[in-house]
Amino acid sequence: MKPKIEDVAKVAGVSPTTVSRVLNDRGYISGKTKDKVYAAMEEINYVPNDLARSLYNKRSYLIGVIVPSTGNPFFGELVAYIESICDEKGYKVLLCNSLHEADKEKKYWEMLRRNQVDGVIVVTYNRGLVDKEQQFPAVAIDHYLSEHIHVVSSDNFQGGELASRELLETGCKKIIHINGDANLETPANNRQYAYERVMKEAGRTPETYHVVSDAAFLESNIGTIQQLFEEHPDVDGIFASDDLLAIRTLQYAEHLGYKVPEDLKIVGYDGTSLIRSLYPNLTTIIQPIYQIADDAVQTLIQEIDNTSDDRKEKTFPVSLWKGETTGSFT
Amino acid sequence: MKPKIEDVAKVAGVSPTTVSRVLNDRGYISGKTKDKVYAAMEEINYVPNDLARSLYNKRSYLIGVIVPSTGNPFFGELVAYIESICDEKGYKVLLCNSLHEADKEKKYWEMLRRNQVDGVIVVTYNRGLVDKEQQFPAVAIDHYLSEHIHVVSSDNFQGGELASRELLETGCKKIIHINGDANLETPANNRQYAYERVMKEAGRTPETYHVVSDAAFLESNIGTIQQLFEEHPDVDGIFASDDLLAIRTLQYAEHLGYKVPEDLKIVGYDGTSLIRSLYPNLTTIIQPIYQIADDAVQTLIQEIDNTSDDRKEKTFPVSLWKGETTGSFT
DNA sequence: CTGAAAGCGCTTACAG
DNA sequence: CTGAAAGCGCTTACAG
Repeated sequence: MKPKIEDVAKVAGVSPTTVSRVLNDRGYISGKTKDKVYAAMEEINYVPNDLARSLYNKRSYLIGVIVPSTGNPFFGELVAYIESICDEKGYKVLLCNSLHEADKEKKYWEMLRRNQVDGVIVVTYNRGLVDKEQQFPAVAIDHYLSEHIHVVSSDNFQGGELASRELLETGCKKIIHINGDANLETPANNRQYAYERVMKEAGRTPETYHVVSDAAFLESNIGTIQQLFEEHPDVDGIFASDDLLAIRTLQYAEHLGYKVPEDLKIVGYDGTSLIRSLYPNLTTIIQPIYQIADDAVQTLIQEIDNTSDDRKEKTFPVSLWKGETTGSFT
Repeated sequence: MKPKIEDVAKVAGVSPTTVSRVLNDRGYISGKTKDKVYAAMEEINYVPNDLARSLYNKRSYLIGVIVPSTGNPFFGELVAYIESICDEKGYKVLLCNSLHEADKEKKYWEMLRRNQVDGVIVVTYNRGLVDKEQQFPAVAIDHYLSEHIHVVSSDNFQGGELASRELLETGCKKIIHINGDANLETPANNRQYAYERVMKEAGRTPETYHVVSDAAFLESNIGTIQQLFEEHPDVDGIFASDDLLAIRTLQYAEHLGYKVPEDLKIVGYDGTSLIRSLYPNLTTIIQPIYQIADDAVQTLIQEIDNTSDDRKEKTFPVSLWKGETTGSFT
């Protein structure tokens, strides 16, 4: 049997109340008693039961984190940061990989409620999850969920602009955009709007191809990329809405015989540490993942500590990582 | 206030006992009563409190997962699989990123105990964590932890052999091995032993360089790689103990003017979906990540359901992914 | 088929 | 400075 507070009390020759007080450093306790209690805890290898504590305190220090999949490097890094920051602040993370399935998200949401999490950080592209009254504090990353849920994101519009302008400025004549699943309401939508706007302002005709990805965004339909090159062999600039897509496009283009950046320039999106380390040549838009994670956790904890009514919305600027895929090889 | 079982009981006009019975589908209850109870739960938007349940049942359906960092694609994928499989089986995952720090691991281990997890799946390269009596069911991935803890891994020795032989068979004269941190007791050690054995059997002199990595294995000291090429400009085969290392080596080699695979052949290790998708050209050893995850979860749950005394040790075979970095360009 | 009571391990007013 | 008692939300023998 796991030792409980009562066992410690017996060994230390005090009451359970006193043990609890020592544990929580609450009220006045003589140094001697404290020592006795600590010794007793040590002796029987006692560890408090957080379930029982949480039950009484109505505070679990548990935070639910819902992402599509940690298998995708963007979410893998995001979750690693979120967890580390939570740990620093005394919170624990209950991890949920939704795989973009709306019903999984729904089930996870309820699971988190049952487990009395203090709050939730969620990356979801399915609306309408948060029906009814707001259940508990939540922060959405990169997506508007409801009028009660805070959102923290990086500036997707700015990112789209930066990427599009980079291609314009490096002399591309025919710039095409590749985006993810058109049915998903992702932050990438704003990247597309920005692209369209920049194109129009420059007197160009925007054109976007949509690629269907799997849940982890790991594989993506190469068919669409093929189609792009068949329909527009004269393309000389591509803005892909994420780095994996950009790299796949790059590979396919080289396979077709295009030289990058001479014949074709490419800009990706996300700029995770991993991709920057593996493909330092790829020009991309860097999202400040750590800042997003940090702000999401901070905002959530603030909300947990004192529920306020005003929804917060924070947006962090992105930056351009200039690699050789848009470099002018002279 | 969150509704509790008592509130449901009042609305339904029955006792809390009955509500609990309906909830757990236990004992005989008339259809009518059931309906009334369900209706009441629906009406007040009731969700059971799993903390209270777990407290009573001494079963939390919580599993702790400790990995270095989900930011590393290998662990990101592993964790994604583990979590999905756990979810399927009704378990929830408490995520811990140890960042390879022994004292963080220790703290996490205690945190998991406090939270009454039913078991733990751990990837750690620090020994001596599991002192005292075994606290609860645990499965270690890729590493022997104690005589009570199951271990599941892929065949690292076989992987090292496959990689080394591949280089031998593709005609390399001078084959060097790059491994991770020499101070960490990782599964990569066995890859190195296999390399050394194969080299000796072929009458070669094995030579291994050690690279110091950061916690997430994302960055690694390029200095060591530089040194390798300075000391052995005639190297024509490199076996790197993970893919990220392999890719960095590849990049550095190309930067130095080596042509891969003509002048230099490279084999990596891990073969995550991500890397295979991003660098399909890289010859690598594929670890069966899904199988490892699946077996780890299964073994753990089995252990939770009926603690047995015999430690299980399972090893899955790896396979060679033949890319162009060892291809013979003719 | 259904209810009252005790208990899971902890904490916190309330006394002393 | 310390203890006895009630309660967090649930479940399960035990009665009926």
